[in-house]
Amino acid sequence: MNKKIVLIDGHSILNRAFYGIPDLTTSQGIHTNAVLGFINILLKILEEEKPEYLTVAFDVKHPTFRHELYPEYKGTRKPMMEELRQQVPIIKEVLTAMNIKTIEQGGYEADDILGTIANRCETNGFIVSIVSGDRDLLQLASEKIKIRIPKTKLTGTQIEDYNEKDVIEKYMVTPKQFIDLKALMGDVSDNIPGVPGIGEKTATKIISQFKSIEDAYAHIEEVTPTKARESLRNNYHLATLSKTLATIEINCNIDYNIEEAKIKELFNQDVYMLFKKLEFKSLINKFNTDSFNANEQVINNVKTEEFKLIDSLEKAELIFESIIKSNKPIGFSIIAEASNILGISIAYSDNDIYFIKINNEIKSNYLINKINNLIENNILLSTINLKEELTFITANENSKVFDVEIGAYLLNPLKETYLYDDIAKDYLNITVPSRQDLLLKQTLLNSITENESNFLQYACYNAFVSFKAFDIINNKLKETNMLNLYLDIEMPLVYTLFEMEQRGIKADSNVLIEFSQKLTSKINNLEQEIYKLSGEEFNINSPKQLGEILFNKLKLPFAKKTKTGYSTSADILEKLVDEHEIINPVLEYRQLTKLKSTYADGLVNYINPTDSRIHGKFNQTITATGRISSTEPNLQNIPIRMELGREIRKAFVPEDGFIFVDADYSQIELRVLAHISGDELLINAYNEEQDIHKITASQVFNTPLNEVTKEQRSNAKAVNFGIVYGISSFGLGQDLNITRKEAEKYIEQYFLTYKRVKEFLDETVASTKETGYSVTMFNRRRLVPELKSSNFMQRSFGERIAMNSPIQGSAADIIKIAMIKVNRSLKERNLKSRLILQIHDELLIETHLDEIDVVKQILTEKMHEAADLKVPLDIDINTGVNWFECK
DNA sequence: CACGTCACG
DNA sequence: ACGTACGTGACGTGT
Repeated sequence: MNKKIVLIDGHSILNRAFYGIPDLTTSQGIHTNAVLGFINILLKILEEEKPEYLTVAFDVKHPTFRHELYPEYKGTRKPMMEELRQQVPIIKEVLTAMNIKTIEQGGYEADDILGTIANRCETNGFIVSIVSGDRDLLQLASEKIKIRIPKTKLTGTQIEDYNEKDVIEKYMVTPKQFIDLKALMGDVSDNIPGVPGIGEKTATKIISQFKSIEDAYAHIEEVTPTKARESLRNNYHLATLSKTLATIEINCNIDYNIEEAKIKELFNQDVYMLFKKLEFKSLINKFNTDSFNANEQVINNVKTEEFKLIDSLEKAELIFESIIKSNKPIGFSIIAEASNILGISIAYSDNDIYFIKINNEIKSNYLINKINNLIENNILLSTINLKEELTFITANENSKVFDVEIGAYLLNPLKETYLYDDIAKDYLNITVPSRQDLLLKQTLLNSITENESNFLQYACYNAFVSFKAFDIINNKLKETNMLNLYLDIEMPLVYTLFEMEQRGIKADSNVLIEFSQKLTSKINNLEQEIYKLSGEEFNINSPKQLGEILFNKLKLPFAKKTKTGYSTSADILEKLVDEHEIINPVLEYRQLTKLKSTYADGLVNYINPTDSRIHGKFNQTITATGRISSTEPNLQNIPIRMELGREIRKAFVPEDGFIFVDADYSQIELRVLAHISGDELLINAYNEEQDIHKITASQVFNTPLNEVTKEQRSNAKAVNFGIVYGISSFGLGQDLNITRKEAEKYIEQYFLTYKRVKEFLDETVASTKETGYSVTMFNRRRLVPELKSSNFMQRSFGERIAMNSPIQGSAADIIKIAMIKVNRSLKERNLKSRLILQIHDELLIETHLDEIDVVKQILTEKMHEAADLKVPLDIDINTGVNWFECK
């Protein structure tokens, strides 16, 4: 059996991967699509071929001998895109970690190196596969040398294979003649001049007839057509030069020891760590973590042997005593699951890292008391995700508690998670095993008994990382002018949100169940109607099946396709209502099933039977702009716009003896825009309490104020929204269903009216480009890596983000301040009323019947004084016996 | 687990 | 020419 070697044209495959795979970045903004694509192609090839040897060749930037012959050689090739250039060192690092032989040598191109190695290997009886995106390599094909050209498609990577016979079949010439073919044709991208007037057809004809350029010249009289013959005669120099340029050198003087190319363990620990850094989550699963110890690696100054399990009261006492005595910050974490405490971890030096385990001797009450005692003694506790821990410990906004998750979120709000391993990577520059690495999908309760040493690490890393990252993150918050934002807004908000979650909102399951039943019968009727109109039964909820019926069976004109099929979204279907009577029932069916599944049925599952309340979660470290997000369930998207959906709000009710008071900011984002842009017209309009959409309509459509039509006002409203979103003519056109040209005119008129707004948006984009981040009124930052992209679409996206984030973010800052102030005020006055919901510009307070007036007064006052703008902050207040009535 | 769709601000 | 409005989360389908 012959030995097999795979040779890879590094830059060429990286290039293919780069253009074949959509842009992909890590949470730190490192571009990784080409590296990922390269690795996927590599693994696919290795899987298929199972070779013993492997080498990747790269070009070096230095001039090659070809440049001396022909200075324009490859001269017109575009410079490498920045996003791709950055990935070259990364792929080399990955290959090195995988123990894969790489080779590059000044004076030679990758082609020449590959040709030479292939030649040597063939001579020594190897079977050779050369992987390249470049057809130039086809000249190397033989019986033993196979050229493999991967094509990255949506369906995956397809590989075209060429042995000698395949080249002959496809190009009618032998691999050697392929050189002559290319020399005659020329190649623009490689700057091979070729012979003028000879293209692919003529070149193929000449070479298959005469076998080589030399033989064609020897029988020049026989060359047809005449035009080609004359061109050959007149361009002898170009023809021979082209042939030299097109020929891949197969006898380079390179130092290559085949034994170094032997494949070793690819999925080793170094690669594992590297893939984690690059956030290649799908590849991580290919590792058999038993083959190396992913967990007990030596990591800088983390001494995991210092992680100690404490299981006696005596030792625990000593730890707490020593913390009080030293009076220094500690890292801290409560290890709990489903409101069961398993223990706590504590770190206060590189050698003092403990997990104190609950057992017969150490009770949870003891530990909680001890922690509360530390807090009372003003020991600074640094932790991750304080809000979760407030279920157990007693702290308030005056306590000295530092939440590294909140800090890390402010420093970079774009990350998906802020778990201890993320913090360790970003702020301690160390890679530590994640919970998934240590405990897989086991529950904590299981692993504490069955996998104790890994559990100990999990627990201790939480405290250790909090301990080490405290100073670093605190200092970075100072450096970035975000310490006030952190201390005055985000940390107090942790307690506010915690209290809102605890309180929850009462929901009447009967209202939901009845509504669901009502929906079910309507849905059944619609279903039958749709089946009748379409002539068959199908799953209406499947966009694929619905698209098939509408556009193939009923032959309706379609406006848009998605990558998987036809788009059946509401805005497309609405354009088809006059085409077929099936459209309206489908739209209604969609609306009703959405209401039933997500709201009527969905919400019932979240009602806690003990108190009949929904305790949703408010997440503080999710959004890119600084807004809060709501989950399990999402209480920030309860229907209101449609009459029927709005009924859902009747299920949200106050406790007996209470009523809802609901307050919302009126047009807070436009007011923020008026303030930060300083546009006089906008500011005056708000100061005079005018209808801003109407004014905008009057200006944009050049109509006297009292003659503005409803439609004009509504269009102007869309323009105002567009401005806040980072206006684009295309987007506005789409929204208003008008042409891009018309939308452009609207925008132009808008900017002529509000000149300072235009200037502000331009300045904001410029400064975001310069610094790399956008800033809100309260110094909240958002990194905008998209602005550096060379991709037009990405960059435009970045520009819209740069325009929108300061506006949306400042509004988010303001309502957060209002929430804290309102919540504080309710408690200071010992009121029974409680803040229970925030919906971006709206606060809902479950108000005791005796406190309606004072609550209204507090809301008005605190929401007004949350920020001092150049325009008034107007709020609307409503009361109701359920949320529906608050309108 | 990704995608399409749709609910909200 | 490129193909989009900004920010979220939940559900059902289909791989």
